[in-house]
Amino acid sequence: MSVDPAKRTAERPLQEPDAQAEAFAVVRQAHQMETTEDYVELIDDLITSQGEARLVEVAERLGISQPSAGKTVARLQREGYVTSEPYRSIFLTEKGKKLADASRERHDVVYQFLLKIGVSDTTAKIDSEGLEHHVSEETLDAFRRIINAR
Amino acid sequence: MSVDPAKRTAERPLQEPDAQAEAFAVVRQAHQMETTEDYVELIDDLITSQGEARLVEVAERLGISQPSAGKTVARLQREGYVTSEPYRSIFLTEKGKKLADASRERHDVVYQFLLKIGVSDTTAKIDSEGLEHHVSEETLDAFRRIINAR
DNA sequence: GTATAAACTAAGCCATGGCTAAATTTAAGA
DNA sequence: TCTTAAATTTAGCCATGGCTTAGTTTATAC
Repeated sequence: MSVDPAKRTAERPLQEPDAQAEAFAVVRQAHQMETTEDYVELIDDLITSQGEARLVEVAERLGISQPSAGKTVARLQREGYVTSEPYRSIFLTEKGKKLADASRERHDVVYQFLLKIGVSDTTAKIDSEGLEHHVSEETLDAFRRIINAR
Repeated sequence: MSVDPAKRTAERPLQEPDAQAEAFAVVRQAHQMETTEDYVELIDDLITSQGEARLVEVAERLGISQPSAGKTVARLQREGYVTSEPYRSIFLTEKGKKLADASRERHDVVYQFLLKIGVSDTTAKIDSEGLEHHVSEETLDAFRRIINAR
């Protein structure tokens, strides 16, 4: 599968600069949404399964400090994804709920896909967390086809 | 494929907090390496195909300003991935070359895999750029199996 | 050989998202 | 009720990686 370094130039010529720049721009943009998606997805999961989303739990599950989580939640509030009053739990806005649902859908497809192609459950959980933000609709469709196959 | 929201709780219970935190930690760590990998991979490609890697070209292909690219190249130098003297072109150290080769290998596998499952070339190029940093060895092996199948 | 353009560096701005330490508020228990 | 513990916020630190504007160096072309 590996590409012979000596043949690399011929087999994998440089892309057009703009096309390449565009690909990196897409990644950077996805990047900006990653944190937002992870938070709303997690907050939604917490509300569903525990009745409410407390900052302390969000922080614990993200594996970061409470102040760090709080800072990002403040940004999410500024941007209209969540609401919360001081010292109270966190709620999703319509916008936040929509994003959470879409993210979870994507996350689930990636997770199921990984399982389908023989990846272990543990790895599927870890990898899907990272991959979900970088999968286009077209690729997602390809994943769905494979999940549904046979 | 989509999961009925009403059944979500039962079908997709919360993970253990530590396991979930660990997955996010993996993503954050991958994140830290992303920029580094993109740069060394690009620098290696430029050296191979054009004889040298100039900052102006790196910046253009990443779609960012020259000073921004310069700042990151300075970090890469600090961390031992590249060398370069003022106003001169950029070279990879052993460490940088190794990382570039590994990154390209991974990148290629993801790209070939996407093509194999029916994703268009354009999308495969874009998505592989984002996905390559979040694919574990185990998943990569699954991808390789599929590329080699039939 | 010198003028000019291109490449690069320097300085300083910004937002994000980590952190710790300390203050505040809320909730719980005695 | 009152004390205390837990949750949250505030303040301030740091690195990364974007940006612009302005200065410096190098290379080109005349």
